[in-house]
Amino acid sequence: MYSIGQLSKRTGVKVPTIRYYEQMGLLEAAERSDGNQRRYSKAGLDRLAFVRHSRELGFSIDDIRELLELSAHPEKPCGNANAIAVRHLEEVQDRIARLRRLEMELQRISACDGGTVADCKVIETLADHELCVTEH
Amino acid sequence: MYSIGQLSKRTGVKVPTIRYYEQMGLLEAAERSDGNQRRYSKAGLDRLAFVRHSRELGFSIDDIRELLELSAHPEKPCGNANAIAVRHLEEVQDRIARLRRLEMELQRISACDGGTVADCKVIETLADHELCVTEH
DNA sequence: ATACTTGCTCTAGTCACTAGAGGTTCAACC
DNA sequence: GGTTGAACCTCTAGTGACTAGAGCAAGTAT
Repeated sequence: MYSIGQLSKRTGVKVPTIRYYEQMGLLEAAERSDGNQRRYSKAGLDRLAFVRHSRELGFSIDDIRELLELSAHPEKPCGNANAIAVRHLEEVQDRIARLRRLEMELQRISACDGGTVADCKVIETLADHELCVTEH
Repeated sequence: MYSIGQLSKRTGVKVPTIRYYEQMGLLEAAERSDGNQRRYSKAGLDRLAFVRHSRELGFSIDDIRELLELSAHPEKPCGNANAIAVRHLEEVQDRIARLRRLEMELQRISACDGGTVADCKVIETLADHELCVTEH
């Protein structure tokens, strides 16, 4: 049996975040001690690790709820889990593409020679979208 | 003179967002018509364009406040503007790097063969961080 | 018994908006 | 000049995924 603090140390998830996950329905309501403190079993630890890992991979709370539901039914077809992952992958690829265009633009405009604001490329470019080389 | 709706159409910034920017101090409080509606000059339009463009490039509201302050003083050295841009560029590059690792992982785990959850790579990988090939 | 840490609930704050309620003003047409 | 209907106003609350703080209770070590 772990206290919430021990669970936090073992998973690297902060204590208030664990309580938040419980509130969001990602973790089952934990058993309680006589003094009303949360007590977790190994199963609780595993579940939190699953949630944490999913969050690290950028899945939303709603996605994780669904993935947890699926993982509780190993006999079902896994099409949904895959669909969630693929959809998320596409979002990630999209974000990367946009960030790379942004990176180019920032790289270009921050090559400033240290003069005054009057001839600063950063300010100038922000004021006039036409100066951009990529569309965004 | 533009109404808030005309400003919105010209800049592509939604009406409530314009009011929000004013509240955040990015836009000066606009002049008002007899009936208390906002009226904008060309200067207001330019300023909103600057804000919009900065947001598109991912600068925070606080960053933009500072950039606007700088752009109002063209005689000052532009070191700060450049520092803001460079810092932001680094953040962007960092986000790209993390997303790319994430992309690799998602690509790997979503190559699932359509069986049951029991042998689904997505679920399996989420449950066990050890199965990951990149650190995150 | 006494500290001291850890835990509890509840509320509110973060960021950059977005949505909605409930009411007012503007512009155009007849 | 009157009437419609779109656009405007303010204010409050919601989003996602937490984070911070208040004020108190429980657990633990000495």
